[in-house]
Amino acid sequence: MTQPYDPAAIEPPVRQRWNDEDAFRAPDRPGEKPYYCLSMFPYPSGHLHMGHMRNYTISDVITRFHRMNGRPVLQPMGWDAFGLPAENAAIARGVPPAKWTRDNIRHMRGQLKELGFAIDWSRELATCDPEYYRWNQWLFLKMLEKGIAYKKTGTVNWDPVDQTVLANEQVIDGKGWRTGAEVEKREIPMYYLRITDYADELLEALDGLDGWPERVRTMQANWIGKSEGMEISFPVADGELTVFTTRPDTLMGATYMAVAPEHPLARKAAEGNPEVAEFIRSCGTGGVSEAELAAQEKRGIDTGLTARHPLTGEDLPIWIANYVLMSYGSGAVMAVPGHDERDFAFANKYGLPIVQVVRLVDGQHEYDDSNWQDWYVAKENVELVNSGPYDGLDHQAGFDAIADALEEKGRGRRRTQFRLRDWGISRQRYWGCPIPIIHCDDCGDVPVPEQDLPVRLPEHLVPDGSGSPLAKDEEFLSCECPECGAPARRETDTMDTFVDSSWYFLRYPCVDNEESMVDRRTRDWMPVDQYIGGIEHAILHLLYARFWTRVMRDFGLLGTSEPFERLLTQGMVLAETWYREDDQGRKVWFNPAGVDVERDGKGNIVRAVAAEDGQPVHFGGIEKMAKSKNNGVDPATLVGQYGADTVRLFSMFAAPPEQSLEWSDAGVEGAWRFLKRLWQQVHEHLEADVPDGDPGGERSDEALEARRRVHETIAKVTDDVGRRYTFNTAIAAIMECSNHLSRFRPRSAGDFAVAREGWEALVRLIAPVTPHASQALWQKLGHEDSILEAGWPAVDEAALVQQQVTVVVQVNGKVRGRIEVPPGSDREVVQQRAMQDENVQRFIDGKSVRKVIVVPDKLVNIVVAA
RNA sequence: GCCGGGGUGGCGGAACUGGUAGACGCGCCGGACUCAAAAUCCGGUUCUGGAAACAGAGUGCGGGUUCGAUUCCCGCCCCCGGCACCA
Repeated sequence: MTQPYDPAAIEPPVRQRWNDEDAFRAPDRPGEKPYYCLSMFPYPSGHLHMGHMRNYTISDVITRFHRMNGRPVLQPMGWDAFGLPAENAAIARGVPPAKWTRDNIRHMRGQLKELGFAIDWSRELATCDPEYYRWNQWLFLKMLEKGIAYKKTGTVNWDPVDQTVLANEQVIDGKGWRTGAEVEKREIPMYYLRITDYADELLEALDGLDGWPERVRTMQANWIGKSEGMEISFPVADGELTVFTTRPDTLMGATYMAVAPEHPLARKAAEGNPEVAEFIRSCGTGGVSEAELAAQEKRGIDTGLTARHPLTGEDLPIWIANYVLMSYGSGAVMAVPGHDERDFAFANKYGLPIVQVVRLVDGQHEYDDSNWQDWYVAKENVELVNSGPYDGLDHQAGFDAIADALEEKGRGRRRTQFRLRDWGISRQRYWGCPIPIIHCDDCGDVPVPEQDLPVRLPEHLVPDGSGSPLAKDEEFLSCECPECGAPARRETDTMDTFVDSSWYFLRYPCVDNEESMVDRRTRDWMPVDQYIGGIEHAILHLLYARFWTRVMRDFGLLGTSEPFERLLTQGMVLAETWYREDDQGRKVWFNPAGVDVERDGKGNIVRAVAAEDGQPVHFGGIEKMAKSKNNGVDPATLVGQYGADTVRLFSMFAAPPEQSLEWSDAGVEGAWRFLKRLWQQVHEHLEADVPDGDPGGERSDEALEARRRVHETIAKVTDDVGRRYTFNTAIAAIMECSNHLSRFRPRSAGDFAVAREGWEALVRLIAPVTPHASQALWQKLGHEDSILEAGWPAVDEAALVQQQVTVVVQVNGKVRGRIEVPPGSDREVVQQRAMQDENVQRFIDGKSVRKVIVVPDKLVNIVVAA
């Protein structure tokens, strides 16, 4: 009797074997670059969630594929260990963030190990370790020295009750998350990194990132937002108001000026004008996030001040408008309501004049106010109107003529503007990397000397939600000024956690180096060959990492500019949501695991009840797995139930990696059934009687067909896993092949050898996804070596040759028949055979054939008159 | 609001370069095994009509290009991700 598939018995010994063999260690051989397969490291939130599980399975499949193809591979793992959730946990439970974080890491490391990932654990790192973050501090000081880091003020969310700075996430509908108090905007000094110095390079290098998804490159390009335009100065009472515009050609259509509420002119207007002051104050509440600002209703107020049009000399009113961002350009715009959507909306609301200065000249349509939307931002096939001497010029000529005129008058200059802003890295938080600065009354801001690094973060503090505990910790605060020796105080701000994650991949190769940030190994092993992580990181993290890598390159620490050769952005993991409303009408969410659902024949939900009380619950849609909807499925539970291979198999099979994945318990069941069947089928083959004779001898037609399918599958899986990363279709092909192979009954020694070849191929093809089962089956098939060393199956081209191919016959594009022909048949022959087909005849009989299209070995389309 | 992506059977998805829409899996229906159930195995399963052969319709909606469109173009609807202090 065959041993049934029992992952609880199979998986642990297999993992033990890999462990004993130290099978996942990346070899360090000078000059040799291992394939560097990197996953975005997890935030240690407490438990591994499905998103992690999916992410790391994808990289493990790629890692194991390359290992089986004979390449040394580095697949490391670490912890993005600083951040806000640790402080929230501390506030909620009174546990120091350090302890909470390290406990979580311990637990999650165990969970990762149970999944059998081929990770080189000897290189593990955590960003909260002083041995790691000391290099954040070291590089920050180098940047400060070179002027790449600098200090200026920035706007933050201020909770007036807790007297603390809030993250955007902590601002809900303009109110503090804990206090409910109306959030205020506040200006505070912060450190910034000059990422804008690299804007052009970061933009241009995107073209070379062939291994990145097009959409990520587009998003980054739009984020950097390079635009060619002009800086124009409008004279005002005692000076000038400078604006940036990409459309100087519309200058004659400017009817008012708009400045941000934080603009100096706005402040000036507020002096002695309580109404204006009140308006500015009202703009000072609510959060600072751009999404929030942009979604606000457009509001404004006339300052009573005017600016003189640099060409016409006309006086234009200056308005304060909440839709003008102080952080872009100069914080002021010339408003051309005729040709800008936002200006148009604003002008309409406040009754400001709207002048058309551009019109379409394509002669196709008449344009007027009724189809405003069609022409107001057009740049092609346009001419200037109502623009005096510039009438009749097209967009470019108008741009040039007006730019020249302004430059001549000294009222403007051509300039490139980026949307990208410098990266503010100061955070008024405890659980982060301390910024290594000392404040001295006499010497000012003094960098901590290199030999005093790292500035260690005290780990015993417990934040309470009101301000940083560092600012209250005398032991941390008090120090001596490195320059004059007088008593001084430490900077209490910590660094943005994006700093930690901007270079962690440079540290894995040299994690043991206590002397320097990176070394020869980093230079040898970079760039990362394949990076895998969530699409939500498409802009910020990836842009910061590209910037940081370039800074290190310019310091002579690295030879590469681009850190990530190829990028794969995985989709989210979704699950059903179920709820019931309580007395106050609030939704109470039930975990899908605790809901029993009854469906009709069409799959519609008939009845759903909570298992705990048998009372009905309502379907809330399919949503991203999240605590708030209580729809998370714990990978650990499933691994306990089905084993790691089944969970890995389902998550790779249910959807291609880039798409979102809908969790389904029934689908997991299906993956489990497939593995049981494969296990059974290989055992049946092993237990069958081996026919006598020469294994290299004659093969039946069935055997040749089976062999053709096996080699087609090898070709498809190799392409799907190695090039396309469509693991779902690779698995489907393996399932299809195993279904066929299990029906094949070898009757000769030659046939039996074909079956053996097939099963050995399938066990290896599925090995990157289900390594435990494959390792066990590989051993049963008589091999001593590790599945990682078993080699990837090779395609025998000779096995792929087919005697007949099916050609589809269409009449006027509709399929009317199929014919079998030898591959490579003549067009004429195929066409004639197609026209003789009985069903085809019915549709072409008595009609004149206008045209026949023949796609060799695939399709014939006969076009007949109607 | 701005930038990016997506929408295909009852469900997850496949169709890679414009060439058979629905591979593979789930679910469901029928059958075998069983005293019975579970598990397993076999068959069917886009919709409409038809016993079947076959015919008609069909890839969010409305148009277009083409011998041929899930795929390309134009307009719209809905959903999701990001928006600089969540990570």
